[in-house]
Amino acid sequence: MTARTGPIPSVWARGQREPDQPALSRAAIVREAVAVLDAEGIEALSMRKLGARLNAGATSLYRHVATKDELMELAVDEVAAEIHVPPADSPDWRAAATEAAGSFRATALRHPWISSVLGQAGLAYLGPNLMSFSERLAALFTAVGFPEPHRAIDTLFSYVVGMSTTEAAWLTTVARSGETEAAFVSRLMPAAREAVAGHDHLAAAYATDPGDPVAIRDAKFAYGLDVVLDGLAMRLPG
Amino acid sequence: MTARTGPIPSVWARGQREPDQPALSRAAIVREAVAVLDAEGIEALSMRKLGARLNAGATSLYRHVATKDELMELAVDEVAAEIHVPPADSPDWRAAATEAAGSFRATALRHPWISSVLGQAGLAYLGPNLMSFSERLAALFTAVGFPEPHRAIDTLFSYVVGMSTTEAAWLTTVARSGETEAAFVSRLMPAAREAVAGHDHLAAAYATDPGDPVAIRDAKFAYGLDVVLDGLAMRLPG
DNA sequence: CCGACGTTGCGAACACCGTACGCATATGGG
DNA sequence: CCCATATGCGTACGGTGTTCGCAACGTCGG
Repeated sequence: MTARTGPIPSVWARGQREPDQPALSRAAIVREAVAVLDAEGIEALSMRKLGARLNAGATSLYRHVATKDELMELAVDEVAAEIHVPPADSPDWRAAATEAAGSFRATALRHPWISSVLGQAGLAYLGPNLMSFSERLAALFTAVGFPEPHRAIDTLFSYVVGMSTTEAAWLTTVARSGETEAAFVSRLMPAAREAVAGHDHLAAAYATDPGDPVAIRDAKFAYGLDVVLDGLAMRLPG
Repeated sequence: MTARTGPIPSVWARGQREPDQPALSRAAIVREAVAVLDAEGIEALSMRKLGARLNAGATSLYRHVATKDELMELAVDEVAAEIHVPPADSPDWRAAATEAAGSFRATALRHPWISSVLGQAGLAYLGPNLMSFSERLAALFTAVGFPEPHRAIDTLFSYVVGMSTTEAAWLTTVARSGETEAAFVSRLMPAAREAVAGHDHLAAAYATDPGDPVAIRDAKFAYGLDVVLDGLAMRLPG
């Protein structure tokens, strides 16, 4: 009948809820989930921990979210709102495409856990933010004059997704080590050198000093992006 | 989480001895793990089930494999052996690159679980098969005459990885439904149409009858691959 | 004002999971 | 033959996602 451990629930203490700590809602749950994912990574997100963060029991979340997978889908769509796509009437289409691609990459690197989710679910999600992202892209590439705009979009964003998820996964590994990227790289070098031994072309690439990892990644992404845009430009009529 | 000092230990550095044919060996474990992953997907692979399949207890596997993550790394390298890269002296470099890209994609679609692993770990793995895959690519693109061969490789395979992992994730979702791809698509259509409502450019793309899904995916991959190769061709001297 | 009802929170429980530990057994070298 | 080492594995610990049934609550018809 009465609880045996913990404070005895009192009628007087039970009355009101904090107004600034709002009731459990789907939006609040998704927001907090994204916060946990960003701060501690995908393997740290459990329903129990998320419930505790919201001053709620673990199973209470299931009143607002059907399953953890659904929650992840909602989290992805939440983050998709951050991706910026220039308007369709942008004067310079290459600059516009570069902006959209860069915005996608920046979002992926800000929330590296999406690479895990994308690997498991692909782009089959139908959330409103992802849809409007796709719509803006379609509008842009159609206005540019591509005869098959969705083909061009798929090509461009396959590259962007491939590069971004690889980078995000790498950054996740680095983050898990608790070190800076440069420190982690130098600690990984012995194993890498051994693995590369006997492979002449790879060894050559590993011979030169790498330099600032962030600048290298930025340059690598920009290079590939230019390659893809060059290839796409050839498909433009005129 | 915990930062450590000293070189990062690599799975590949640790020795393994190879007696005649014991029931339990690292090779046998990895082979069986790949079989389970192919047949039942990544979420169906547990150490207990894998042990049972090998007529062994779950914890016996830990005599040959340090952790499940390490086992996944070994599994990835195992299937990496299937990827074919033409020799460096191939006469037609575009055909050679197309062959390598297609072989990667085919391997990814044969083992769709790798997209999940790639999303979590990226390409930081240093297994011998992955290394020799990279080495062959480097040899090919160097022989072709690319001034920055690893840049070209990174660009091409970012596209290939992005497209392949998206496809693999999609096929995983389809497989989980137990239906054919066409049946699953048609069952998904109502939700897709609703999500697309109000987005004119997307709705237009959804209006036409899709046709055979396999042929569509093949054509999409080939289109993007040609785009990337066109962009790369512009970087070739001469 | 009050009672019925749909909604929400939640504690307990279930069936798993990865894996650390310690003990039993098998094997091979001196 | 004996001992050292390698290998198998039963048990257990601390987690996981999720189901279920019950209690408390807000709302609204009467």
